[in-house]
Amino acid sequence: MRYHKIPDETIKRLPRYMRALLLLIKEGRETVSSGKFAELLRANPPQIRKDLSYFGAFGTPGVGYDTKRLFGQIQAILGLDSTPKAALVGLGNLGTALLKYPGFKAYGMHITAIFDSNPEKIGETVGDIKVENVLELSTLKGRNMSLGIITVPAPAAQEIADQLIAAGVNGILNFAPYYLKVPEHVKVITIDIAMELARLTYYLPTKT
Amino acid sequence: MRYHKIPDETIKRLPRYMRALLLLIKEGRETVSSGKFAELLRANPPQIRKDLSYFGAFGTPGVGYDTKRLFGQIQAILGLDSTPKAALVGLGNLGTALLKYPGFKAYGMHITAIFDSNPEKIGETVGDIKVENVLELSTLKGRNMSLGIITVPAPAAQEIADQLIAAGVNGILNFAPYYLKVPEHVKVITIDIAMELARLTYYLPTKT
DNA sequence: AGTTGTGAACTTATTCACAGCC
DNA sequence: GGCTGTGAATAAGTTCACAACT
Repeated sequence: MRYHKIPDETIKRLPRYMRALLLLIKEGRETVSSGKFAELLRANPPQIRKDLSYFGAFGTPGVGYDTKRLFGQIQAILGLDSTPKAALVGLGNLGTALLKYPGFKAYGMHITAIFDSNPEKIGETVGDIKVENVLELSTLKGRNMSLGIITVPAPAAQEIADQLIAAGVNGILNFAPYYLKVPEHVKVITIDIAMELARLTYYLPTKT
Repeated sequence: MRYHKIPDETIKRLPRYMRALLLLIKEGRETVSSGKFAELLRANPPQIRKDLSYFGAFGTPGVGYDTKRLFGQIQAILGLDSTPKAALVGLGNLGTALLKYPGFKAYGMHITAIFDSNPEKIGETVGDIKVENVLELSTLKGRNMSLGIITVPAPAAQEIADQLIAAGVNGILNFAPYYLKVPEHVKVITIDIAMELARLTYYLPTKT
């Protein structure tokens, strides 16, 4: 491999690859070819090979890719091998759903702090994490938290984001339907569910 | 405008435009230029103009776009003017969060049926919708439901999808971390939250 | 003067095709 | 023989630059 700028689209696909690999590993498969792998993911074999080739040569010609090894390699590429810690702010239905989500751990990630504004919830324990008062969000500083998950209503999102960033977070997963203003060095991924559903209708056959 | 294949990326941006327009309309703005609009969305003016131009000429040179009219036009493009009906399957935390999501209605969409397998929930009323038994999913047929939202655990997702499709649904918003196999005419959008969070870590500065 | 709409230039991403390796 | 890794070819999407319109 030489120097290449890695396409953003490739990065988006890597977690998908991880999930498929997890499945294969659970099935006891030791190796997988790009062809078989593509079939499982409903993708094209050359794309998978190219995606992986950006990071080095991971496969064995004539054989394929070692499932376990590749999983570890992708995990390392994404920076998941250091099990980043995430703070969740907003323990509503969505926040609760996320905490129960299986798969965070599978990828090597940990939600280790929870904040909410509801006095009834503060002090409560979810999993083995104590719910803290959102007004004390500044105490996050020094707790080595690199990610924040925002599941609060839209009007509060910006302030929460500001505080998370002040506490040292530099990656935010935002579920509030609001465009966060953040400094250059902070990466935000916004998931807007209503928007996705809205887009879906475009593809329906019964368009007038 | 001539004939053009419309980029998928353009379709993804249209709901974002709608949301920004809603905001402008609420503020009482009658018109907006692509420059102002781009600023609000943190996007490029020519991209907005090009996106819109795929569907016709919506703006007035020297003035800009009429906010209300443009909102209606995008709504029509996406097929949201006929207020499509959606069935939600799986009333867990995520399903409940979705039902409370403000914004579905804003876009012109309606969740009009809820299904779950939990006997305690069946018969209950959420909003003004009665929760039905998931085993009776086939009763959806003839109720003119065009969209399905799947918020059940991964192992059940495929079967639910099959039944939704049998009942006439041809667009599915899937939250289960599973690749659904669907016929050609059905469009699936999968939102995998863990995957998005996994991707986020790639952009963190502290990569080893 | 201000702003749209759009062909053309450019950039980015995907797919192909095949040499090289196991 | 089967499969990877990758330069080259193709396709898709974005940005530019400017003519045309109000």
